[in-house]
This record gives sequence, C-alpha cells and structure tokens, in this order.
Amino acid sequence: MATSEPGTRPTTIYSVAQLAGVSIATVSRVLQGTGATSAQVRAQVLQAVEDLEYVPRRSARSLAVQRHDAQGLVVHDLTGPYYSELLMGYESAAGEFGQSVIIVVTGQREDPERSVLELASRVDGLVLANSTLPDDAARALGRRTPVVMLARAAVPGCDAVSAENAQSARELTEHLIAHGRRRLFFVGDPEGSPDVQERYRGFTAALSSSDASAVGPAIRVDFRELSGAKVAAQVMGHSNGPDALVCANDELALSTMKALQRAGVKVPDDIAIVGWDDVMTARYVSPGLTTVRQPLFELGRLAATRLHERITGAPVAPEPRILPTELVLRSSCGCPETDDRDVPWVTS
Amino acid sequence: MATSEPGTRPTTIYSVAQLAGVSIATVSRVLQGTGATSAQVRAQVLQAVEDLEYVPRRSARSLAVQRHDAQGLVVHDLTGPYYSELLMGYESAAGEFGQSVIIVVTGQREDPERSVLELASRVDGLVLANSTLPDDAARALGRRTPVVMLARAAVPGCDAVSAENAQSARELTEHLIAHGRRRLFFVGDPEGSPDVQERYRGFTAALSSSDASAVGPAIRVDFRELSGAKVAAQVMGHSNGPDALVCANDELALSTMKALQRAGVKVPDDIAIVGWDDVMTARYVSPGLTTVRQPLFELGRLAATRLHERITGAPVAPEPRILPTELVLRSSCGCPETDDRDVPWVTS
DNA sequence: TGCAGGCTTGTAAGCGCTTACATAGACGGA
DNA sequence: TCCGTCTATGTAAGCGCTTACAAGCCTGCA
Repeated sequence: MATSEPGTRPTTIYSVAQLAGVSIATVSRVLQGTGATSAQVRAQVLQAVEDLEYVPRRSARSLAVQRHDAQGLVVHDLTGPYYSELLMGYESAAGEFGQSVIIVVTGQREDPERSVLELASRVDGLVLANSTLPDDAARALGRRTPVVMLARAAVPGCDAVSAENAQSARELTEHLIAHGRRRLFFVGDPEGSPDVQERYRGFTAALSSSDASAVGPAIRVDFRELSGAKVAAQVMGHSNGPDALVCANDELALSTMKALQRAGVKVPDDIAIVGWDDVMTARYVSPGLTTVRQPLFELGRLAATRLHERITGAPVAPEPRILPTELVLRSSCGCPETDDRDVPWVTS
Repeated sequence: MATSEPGTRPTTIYSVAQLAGVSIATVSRVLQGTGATSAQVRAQVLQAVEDLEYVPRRSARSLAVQRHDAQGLVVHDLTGPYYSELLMGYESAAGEFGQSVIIVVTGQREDPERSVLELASRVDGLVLANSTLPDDAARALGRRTPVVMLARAAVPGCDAVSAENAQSARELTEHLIAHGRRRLFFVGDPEGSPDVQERYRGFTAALSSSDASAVGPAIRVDFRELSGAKVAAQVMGHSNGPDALVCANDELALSTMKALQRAGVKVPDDIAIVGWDDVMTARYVSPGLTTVRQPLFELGRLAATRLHERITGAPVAPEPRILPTELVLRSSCGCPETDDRDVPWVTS
C-alpha cells in the first residue's frame, strides 16, 4: 500500500508505531522477538508492518547494535570456475547465518589497500584470498577486525583455510612416475601464489624421493590460458625435453596441450600433461585431462563459517583448516580412457 | 598505532577531533572535503586520522546521509563462466563509482523474496537477473527503490539491460540453413528463461522464412550440462532426425555433442551443433563449437552503470539497453576448421 | 483491602556521523 | 575607530534504530 508516494516520508519505525498505536520500542521488540509482548499488541504491530510494507533501515540498526551482519570477501579476480564455485559456497553459508556478502575484486581496483580498508568499515570481518593484500597489510587488518585468509598462509592473528596442495601434488607426480615418466617439468610460477608454491613443493618432494631426473627449473609462466603457446615452444625447443608436464592449473595444462597437439606432439604418448582444478573443459578434451579437484564450494562455505565463528567470538584457530583434494585420473597422464569418469554427474 | 587494545573504545570521529584539538564538525569537513578549512587545521586533522588509523563507520554515515553507497546484485546462481564475467564487469564499474556490491544468490535461499527485500534495505538500488524474482515482485520492489532488470524483460518502473538474442539466433539459424541443413531442432526450454525464449523466437523466425522444414517442437530440457545424454537419446530415437541442433547454451551443446559422438554420430557431418556463450570449452573441443559470444563483462558494467544513474537521479529509460552479440564460427556448424579462431587471445 | 512481584509498555539515551545554523575573528573601507 | 563582510570553526539537531530503565498494571495472597 503506502509505498513512497512522492513527498511522503519513507516509512520508519515511527510510522509503524503510530499506525499500531504503540511506542517504537514495542515495535522494535516485536520485530526482534526480544522482550515479552502481548499477543494482542504483536498482532497490531505485525499488521501495521504489513500495511506499510515496512523494512527496517539496516544502517540505523547497524549503528545501534554496532554490527553489520555482513562479511567482506576480497579476491584478486573472478575468472574461471574457481571463484564461481567458491563464491557460491561462500554465499550459501553466509546466507544461512543471515550475513550479507560484499565482494571486492582487487585486481580491478587502483588502490586495493584503500578499497579493502573501506570495505572493512562496512562489514564485521573479512576473508582475504591470495594475491589481494600483502601479508603485513593483512596482519594490520587482522588487528582491527576478524580476518580469515583463504588459500594462503596464515599470518598471526588471522585464521586460514585452504585446500590441500603439496600432498596431492606429490601423489600426482608419483602417479606420473609410476607411468614410467622420468623427465618431469613443472609449469607455472611458484612465486606467483601460495597455492602454486605448495604444488611445486609437492612436485619436487616426489621427484627427489624417486629415481626420476633431477628437477628441471620450473617453466615459469603466469597462470593464464595465454601462456600455453609459450610453454609448448619452450618444451619443444629442448633437445632432451620433458616426458611429463605438471601444470599449475587446468587453463595452463589445456592450452599447452592444445599447442603441443597442434605441433604434432602426441599426448600422452610423447608427453603426459596434468593440471589442477578440474575445470569443465578437462572432461571434454581429448585426451581427458588428469587433474586435481578441489572442494571449492566447501572451501567457500568453510571460509564463511570460520569467519562467522570468529565474529561471534571464537578465538583464532591455532592451525589452518585444510580441505582434502581429490585426484581425477583421466587419460592425459597415460591412464587408459574410461568413459564413465567423463559423465558430468557433477557440475564444476 | 592506537589500534583497538582490549578495553579501549574504538576510534571514532570524537577521538580524532580530540587529538586534533578541533570539533567533530571540522573533522567531518576535512574528511569530506566539504566546507572551507584552513591548511593548518586540515594538516592537524589528517595527522590525527593517520595516527589513530581512523576509518569512519559506514553505518553512521549511511544513516546520516540516507545513502548506502552500495548496490545489490541478485542472481539465481553463479555456475559457469557466464556469471563470473558478468560479476567482474559489474564490480569493476561499481568500484569506479565508489559503490560496494552486495550479492545474493536466490537459488540457494529458502525465501528469495525475503532475502531480496532485506537486501534492499542495505543498498541504494538493485539489479535483478532472470529467474530470481517474479515480475510482480520486481515491480513492487521497483516502486520502493531503483531496480534494473538484467537479461530479462523490462517491467514498468524498472530499467532493463540485456544482450541481444533473437537477432543472433536468427543469424545462427540462417547460417546453418546456408550450410544446407534442413531439419533443425532447438534444444532448451523456452519457458525457462527470457533469454532462451528470445533465442527460440529468432530460431523459428529464421526457419519460417526459409524452405527448411517446419520447426519441430523444441527439445525441452533444462539448462544444465547433465541434459546432453537425454537430448542425444531423443535425437537418435528419431527416424528422420535433425541434421542440426541449436542449443540454448554451450553446456547443453557440448554435452549433447559428446554424447552423440560417443554413440558414433559425426559432428558436423551427420549433425551440426551450435550453442551460446562461448565458454572456454567451446574452443578446446573437436570440432570447435560454433556459438554466440555475449559481451558479459560489458553487460555487467552496463547494469551497474545504469543502476548508478538511476540512483543518482536519472529517469527510467524508456527502452531497454541491448548489447550486440557476436557469432563465433568454429566447425561444429559445418564451417572448415580454422585454427586461428581457437587461439585464446581473449579469456572468456 | 492492601501490597509485593511479575508482565507489559513507554521513555529516553545513546550509536557515530553530517550539516544547517550560529558565532567568532580577520580584514578593509569609511 | 567602527561596522559590514567573509571565512573558519563550533554547536547542536537530527538520521532510525536498540535497549536499559522507569512506570504502570494486574494478579494473588495476607
């Protein structure tokens, strides 16, 4: 009914109180469900609320209760399925707690630090993904508001959640060695992100406890799909090139694979390729890409949950929470084709 | 320095004023840049702000100025590259306007309508994507706050932005007809979303002005990748089946294509397949998937921009803003393979 | 009938910020 | 020297909500 006709002041708790014939305190009590109220009055108030289509202003409430009921999620970018899944998970958990989620993408902000600081002033806590803010900035932030680090190392005063990396990297590498591969290269820049660093660590660990060749220097390229051609060129330039490539993520693996195949290299016969993330494309290409699946949705949920715990009083966890990952064996590693695995029973 | 030691009250504009030896009004003026202030005082205030690491509480400001500097983005889900791109674009534009973006995913809310209403109370306006709220709810919302409809039909009182659909559907269909296809089927549920409905409209329009067969009923399946097998079964069950499939999106096209290929059907020789969205997989599969690229990032930017204009006073635009799309011809339609098109010069 | 104690409701004091308005200097011209 | 004008600053009134506290009412018991 009484929607904001031009000139009419928007409906507030005062309008409701007036219409219901009670004080604003009573309206507030009815709406919060705090304090005792008679059924009679409650009905009147609810009726008035409905008639006026009243929704309390959040800012007024936030100011009064000193709480925003909102969480901030800070990521570097949103490209690829990685962040979609993560964000879905995050939002789903936050929603259950009645928390809004405000997202800022630092990659497209000219002054990320300022943006995050500003964000901090409108949320009760925030989650910082990797490549967003340097550690010291994060630590400083952690002193003024609850902070959860996502997919990056914990800093003092902040919680951390992430998916397992080193162990699965090790398994993946050992799997390739078991396939008889001996000249394995890592593709990706370990300096680029904590995730990649961990993966590289697992990779070297597996190699050094095997009879495979000493580790070649990692082929350092950035994360993106674009880099495949560069990698392929470098690989083929080698006189005694690699017989297996462990790529830091699927985009890299796929574009490298495609570039290699186009140049006549057989995958996996001449060279095996594996990646990370289990993106949709991984199960559509031929050969299917062996990769590592991360529980992204769950990771998002975990981050939101942990942050909420912190906000509501839980202490900083002494240890980071690390979610297990899952090897997805297709045939780019040398395994036989198995159709079943490619049935998309799960949407990634 | 003076970060919140336990027991210390958090720093407010009062602390700053006190430290700087001025009144809170002056602090506010310096920080806003409104009103004249002497260089002397300005320096003192700024120094105090820095010393105390003061950041104004947003809720207090929002309450005072009756503005949130935040926009709400309401989507049904976030799966697939569609929403990542869109969200990136949205966030980038909103950030430039100094607006935060709060996102709610209705698909995982038990009471979407309530969630959105609540959202409305903490933002200055919102963008509603399709499949989130019914039109009448949207219209009601539009009466109390600026609303922009995204990829769905305008309703009175709301703006609308979307990507072109019917025209490109028509071109795509005509392209298939030019390849000699005569028994074209549409795959997807036109009732499911306004986008699909438009595409279907373009599809039928192209058919009816050609000598191609009358349109078979659309093969109605939902959007997701899972449906491919069903479609393939249905297609192959036909005695005189289709020689071309226009799929409502790439996920559908790709999974159908894979299922068909696995059953020995040759694409595009036996049957051509085309889709929508130009997802990453489209350029990695063989044959490359012919599809329609939507300017998702731009669409996101446009939505944010339009909403911001509305919030800052612009009237509702009489016409929806429609962004052009682009046919991406690969070989699943019958065109010869062209490698160049597959170079990922753009990340989608 | 009077009164203690339990419910329900109202009153009013914030929450931290912005901003209209009042005030106090500083300056220049008569 | 006095007064009108500006300019820089302070004062205080909100913004809409929550919540501690006060107050009023009703009940049951002595």
